[in-house]
Amino acid sequence: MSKGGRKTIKDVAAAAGVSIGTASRALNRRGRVSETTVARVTSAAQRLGYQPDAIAQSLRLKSTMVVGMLVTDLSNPFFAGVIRAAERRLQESGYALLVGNTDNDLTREQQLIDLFRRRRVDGLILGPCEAENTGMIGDLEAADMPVICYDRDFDEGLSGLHVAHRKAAYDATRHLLNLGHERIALLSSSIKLSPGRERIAGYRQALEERGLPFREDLIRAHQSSMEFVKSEAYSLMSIRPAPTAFISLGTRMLAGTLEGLRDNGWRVPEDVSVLTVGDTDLARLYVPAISTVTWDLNSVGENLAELMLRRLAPETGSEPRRIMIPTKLIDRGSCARPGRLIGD
Amino acid sequence: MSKGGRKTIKDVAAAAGVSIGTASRALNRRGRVSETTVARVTSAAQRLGYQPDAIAQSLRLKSTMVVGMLVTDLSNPFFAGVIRAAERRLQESGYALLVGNTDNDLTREQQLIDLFRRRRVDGLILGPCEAENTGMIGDLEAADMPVICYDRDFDEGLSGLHVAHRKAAYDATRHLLNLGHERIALLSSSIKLSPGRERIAGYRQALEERGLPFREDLIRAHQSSMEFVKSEAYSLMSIRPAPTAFISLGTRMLAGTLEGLRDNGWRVPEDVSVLTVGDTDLARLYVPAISTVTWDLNSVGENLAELMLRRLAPETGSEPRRIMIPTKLIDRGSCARPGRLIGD
DNA sequence: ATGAAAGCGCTAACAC
DNA sequence: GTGTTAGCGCTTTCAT
Repeated sequence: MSKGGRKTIKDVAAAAGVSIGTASRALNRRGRVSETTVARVTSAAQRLGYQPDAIAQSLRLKSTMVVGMLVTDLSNPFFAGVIRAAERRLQESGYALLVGNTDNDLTREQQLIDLFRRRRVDGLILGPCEAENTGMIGDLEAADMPVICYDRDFDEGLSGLHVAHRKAAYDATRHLLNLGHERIALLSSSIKLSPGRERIAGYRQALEERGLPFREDLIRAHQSSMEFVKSEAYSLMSIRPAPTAFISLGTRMLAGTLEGLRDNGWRVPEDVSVLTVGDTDLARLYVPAISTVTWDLNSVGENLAELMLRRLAPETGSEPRRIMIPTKLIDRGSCARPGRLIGD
Repeated sequence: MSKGGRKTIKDVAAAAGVSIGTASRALNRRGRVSETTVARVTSAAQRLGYQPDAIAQSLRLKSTMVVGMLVTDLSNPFFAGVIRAAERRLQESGYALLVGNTDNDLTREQQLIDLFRRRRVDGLILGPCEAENTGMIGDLEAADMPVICYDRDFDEGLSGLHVAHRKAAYDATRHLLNLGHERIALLSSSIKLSPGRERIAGYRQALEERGLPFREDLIRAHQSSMEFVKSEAYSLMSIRPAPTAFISLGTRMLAGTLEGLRDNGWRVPEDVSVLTVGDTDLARLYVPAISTVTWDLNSVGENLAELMLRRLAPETGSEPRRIMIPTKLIDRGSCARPGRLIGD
């Protein structure tokens, strides 16, 4: 028995009275092995509590059975839910998921990618990041690293998944327009990149279809510090004539918006309508409950895993695939016809 | 250059005109190497974009530089925050964090532990799990696997961390007692194990210090399905004389409790006081904001990482350490003196 | 100071 | 069907 109490295949082979090679074949049921030896080896392994060393296997087989995933912030419930689902699906197929936080920093993202490559992950799922470096993804694929993109731009020839953010924002805006709103404020995280850019586009499209102007001054896009959002909400509230509805894009946005409105004494939905994109506990349980355009986090995670597994098993036929996750509007009563004009 | 475009140390050695062994020593600055060769090798490595293969290193050095962590549910914001902080601290020291979800299932937990062992993680951080198997932890340590426990029972001789759940519940209960409440309902996830058991103990202690009876019928302990919590809240509301205050232990509990109260038309805090253990967006932004006893997730994560790093670096002096994370009460106005008796 | 060689634990190619 | 051997990429003796 080898040092450290850990049994190796050598111990198993010895215990079963066969050679190392035979033991390996028996355990993996590969090649030609007699049923009797399979039985002897298996039982010896069982008895010794043998567990193959995944590191040695990885070195030999050139596959770690680990998939890496990068998100901006693991503690954002939207990512946490997706990761959870992806991990589960991957685990079913024997893969582990290694997660890294980029903190929305391009340098950190690159560091993590290098780290994951050093660790020889079999594939990489890349979530959205503040800045993008499209060339980098091509480089990875060129270096034989399968990449699946998630809410992030990517070239033809690659696989990836997008939530239908454009449609989500479009539907949200239309919902408010249909109620008669004409000045709809928007709070978003970043408008330069997917998914923020998509959302603005949807918002804009809905307005333009009604012949309403797209007003920059009704839009605020920032990092999602809660205090910051609140002050942006204040600033929007001071516009005259005042906006009659607020759309918040993203969890953190909603919290700041609601707090801002509450502190100013604006009631929802009597004084102002509120709609959020992305559902949360807060939206569900606020009084009144906040209407939302949302989507299924589980589905996102499972589909990401599925895309990756497909890339990892070339025989499945690996032409690139793009998945679009649909969104749906849940009406909860935080939106009403525009009421009395505020501060006017 | 070896296959797949990946440079190995062999390529570097060749490019620098030295042997493989020398290249290794130069890159790691270990043993006797001349400064000039160090320079030659380093620049060759740089030029080729060489990255050492972590798998091969692991096999040789018997250390993967990976720490495993098990929690019941990654998408629970409490765990997500802790993981995030732990990951960051570990990464500073060159370790990666591999996370697994147990789904509160003992079997799954054991499977994951086996999986992590096969992958040769250098250490294991074990979060709370519905059922416990204290022997298992001893087995792991006996098999040379460093374990750090988190809100979970563990024997002398091991290191671990606990949030001061008992004190948290004690403080919460005292706060309500001081306001004049005598019938305080409690909604918890599980009362059999840490941390649920600790919390009940704190609640009980506070009551007994006031000479008030500990009433089983005011306590509900269950898995945290939202619908279930709501129905438990209903049941508590129908007791006569009715409870005048509710303590919810855990995030999910609060959501169900608030919904139950709202559906029944009980106003907070006029009709009933509410206090939650563990702060969340929902508690902060509900109207009225919900008072809470909370603690610092960052600190939990960092301390867990610190404990693990200490165990992993024996020279630091590795006598077992126990860390207790303090809690603090944040009063937000969801608690008031008991009002009119409801339904009585 | 450097090169040659052994070996971490495993699988696959090749003999028999 | 089974044993022997090479080798994955790296670090670390041990000679020189």
